[in-house]
Amino acid sequence: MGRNSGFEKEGLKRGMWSAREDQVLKDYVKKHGPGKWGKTARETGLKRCGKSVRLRWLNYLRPGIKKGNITEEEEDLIIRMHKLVGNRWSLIAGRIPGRTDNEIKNYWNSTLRKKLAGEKEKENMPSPVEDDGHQYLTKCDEVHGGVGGGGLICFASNIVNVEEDHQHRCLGGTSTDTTTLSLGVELGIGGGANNDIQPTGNDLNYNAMTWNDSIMDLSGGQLDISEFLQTDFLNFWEETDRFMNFEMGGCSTINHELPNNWDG
DNA sequence: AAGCCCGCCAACCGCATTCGC
DNA sequence: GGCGAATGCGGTTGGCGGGCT
Repeated sequence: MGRNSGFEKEGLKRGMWSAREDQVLKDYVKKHGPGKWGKTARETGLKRCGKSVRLRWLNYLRPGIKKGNITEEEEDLIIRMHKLVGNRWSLIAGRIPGRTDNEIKNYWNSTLRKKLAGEKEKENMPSPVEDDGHQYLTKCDEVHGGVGGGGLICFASNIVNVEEDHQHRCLGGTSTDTTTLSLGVELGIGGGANNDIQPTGNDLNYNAMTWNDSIMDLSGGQLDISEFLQTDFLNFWEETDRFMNFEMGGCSTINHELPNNWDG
């Protein structure tokens, strides 16, 4: 299985790893710890490039790796997360202990994609891309829901209306990307005054908050409000133990109708 | 039994980002 | 700040192996 073993290019070995190579790498990492893969490749004499060594460790040799037998729960989580974040395999893998981005990506491409396509065909559901009936948002500078003292804010925003730093942290966009339309969910850690989420007026204004990968980037694709509401994001967050204790709020106030002043 | 087809998945590749000097 | 190296990530490749004819 895999690439042709033993094939060499510029003195570097490629293809499948032998048991001996695995053992050499495991021994080295046990002694020196993971990381510095270029150095690892040189010092072990494996004749592999650093990238190959890193990949072998992360995807196969790392302790705690689970191989095969993806459970229904894991599959469900993969589907839900893919709905939310798209092909962000490492992000998805980060939520499923013992699974690697490579395995999830392979599983998606080989199994889930077809499975879901089959289900969709079965239901005779039109693809959102092909559905001309969707009204996409083109302008919105309102916060649609919010809760002080922690919780969720759901928003739809024209990225151009959001300050640059906010774009980077919340929307995953870039400072030059002024055309991307985004729908999103922001999660705030509540508590003291400095941690409160404080949506005000026509812009999003936050005091110090803890930002991390919990912020979902939905800017990768166009969604309209109805599609967004079908992503069952609340269930998703409720199921992630990391935020289990968060007060969920605010999203019940999300508008289902587009405001009149949106020139959609 | 032999040949073909196709799904699976380990590994490679190219690009983007981060790190260290 | 600039630059090269290292690392991270997602897309793609291609060989193995099982099922089918």
